[in-house]
Amino acid sequence: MESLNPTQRRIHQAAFRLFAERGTSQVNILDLAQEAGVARGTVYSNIDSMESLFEAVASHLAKEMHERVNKSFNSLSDPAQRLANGIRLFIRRAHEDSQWGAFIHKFAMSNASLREMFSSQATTDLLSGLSSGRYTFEKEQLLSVLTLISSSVLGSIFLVLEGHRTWRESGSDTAELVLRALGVSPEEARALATTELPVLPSLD
Amino acid sequence: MESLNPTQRRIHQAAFRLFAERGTSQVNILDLAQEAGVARGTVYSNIDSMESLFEAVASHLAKEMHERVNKSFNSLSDPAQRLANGIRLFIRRAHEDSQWGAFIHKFAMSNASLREMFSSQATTDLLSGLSSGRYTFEKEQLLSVLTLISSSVLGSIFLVLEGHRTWRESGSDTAELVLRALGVSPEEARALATTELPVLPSLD
DNA sequence: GCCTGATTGAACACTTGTGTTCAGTTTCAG
DNA sequence: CTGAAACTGAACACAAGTGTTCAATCAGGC
Repeated sequence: MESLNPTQRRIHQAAFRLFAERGTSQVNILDLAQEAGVARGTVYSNIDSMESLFEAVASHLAKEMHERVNKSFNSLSDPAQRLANGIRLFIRRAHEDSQWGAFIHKFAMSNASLREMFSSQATTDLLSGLSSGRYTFEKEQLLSVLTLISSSVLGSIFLVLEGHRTWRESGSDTAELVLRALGVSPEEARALATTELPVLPSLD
Repeated sequence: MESLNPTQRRIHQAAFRLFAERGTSQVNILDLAQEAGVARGTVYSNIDSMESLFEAVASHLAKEMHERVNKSFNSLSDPAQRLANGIRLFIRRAHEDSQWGAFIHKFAMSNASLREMFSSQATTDLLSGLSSGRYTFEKEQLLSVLTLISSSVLGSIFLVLEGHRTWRESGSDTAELVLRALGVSPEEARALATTELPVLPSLD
C-alpha cells in the first residue's frame, strides 16, 4: 500500500507473478526472493507476512482495474452497453496479460477486494438499467444476477487462458448471453456484445 | 476405486470431509488418520498418495452425482426442463450437504472428473434442445454456454453455502436466468425454474 | 570521499511434515 | 482355539520451510 519503494515494488510484482502461477500456498520466501532478484533477508525486512503481502497485491489489482474500467466508462451512458463492455474488458485483459487472468481466476471468489471489484462494478449499472426498464428481472434477484455475471466472466477467463476459445469469441458470447438473461432482446444483445471495444485507459 | 474395504472407506470419507473444509494443501496424513479414527501407519498402508486419494474421492463424487441426476431424468424429455432441474438439483444438494457443496465449489474447476460431470450432464440436452429449436444460440457458442452454466451453478452454490440466499431462491433464479440466456421466453423460463423438484434418487 | 541506511547471505534454532520400519496388539474366519 | 491378516503407535532419518541475527558490503546523497 502507501507508496512502495523500488525494492518493495519488485517484491510485490514478483509476488503477483508467483501467486498467479502457483497459488498462495505454493509460494515460499526463498522463491519470492529469487523471483524478485533480492536476498532472503531483504524480503523479511520488507514485508510483514505472506498474508498481508497477498492482500496488498490483490487489493492493488482490484483498485487498478476498477479505476481503469471506470475511466473507460466515462463516455458510455447505456447500462447495457457498459455491462457488455465491462465483461469484455475483463476477458480481453485476461488474454493480454495471462498472469493477470490467472490471478483473477484463482482468487476472485475467495478474496474480498476482488469480489468487491466485480460487484461494485456491476451493481450500479444493474440497478439503473433495471429502473429504466432496460432489464427485466426482479430486484430480489439482484444477488443471483451479480453472481451469474461474475462467475460467467471467471469461467470465460478460464476458457481463454486454456486456449479453448479466443478472447473475442468468449467475450462477446458471454456478454451476449448475460444480456439475454437480463431481458435484453437477442438482436440487441448481439449488437451490444460485438461493438468495437475501446482500449483500456491507463492510469496517467 | 474398485471396491474399498471398510478401513479404506473410512479413510476416503474422512478425506472427503477434510478436503471439502480445508482444500487439498491443508490436509496432512496425521489429520487424515485422526479424522478417520485410524493410526497413521494404517493410512500409509491404505493409500498410495494424497494425490491419488484426492483423485479417487473426486471421481467417485462425480460418478455418484452423475448417476443420480441421470436417474432422476428418466421421466423428463424436455431438454429445458431437464436443464432447469439439473441446475436446481446441484444447488439443492449443496444446501443439504454443505461438505459436498464445499468440495464441488473448491474443485469443480480444477478437477477433470468434476468438470466432466458438469459438461457431459449438460451437453446432450443442450444439443438436442438446440436442434429442436427450444434454444436459440449458435452451435459455435456451445462451449461458452456450457461455461456459463457450470460457473453460474458454482457461483450459486457459493451463495447458498455462505447463507446469502436460500437454495430455493438461488436455484430457481439461476435456472431461470440460464434458460433466458439460452433463448427460452421469460414466462416459460420462470415456470420451468419453479416446478416442484423431485427428490434425488439414491443408487440402490 | 564519507556517512548512513539498505541489502546481503550465511548461520542459527525451530517446527512441521514426510515416508519407513517393526515389534506388539487385535480381530475374526475356519 | 488358532493362524493370518490387519491395525497400532512409537521411533527413525529426512526434507523443507520459518523467522532471526549479524558482520560485511554496497550505493547514493550531501
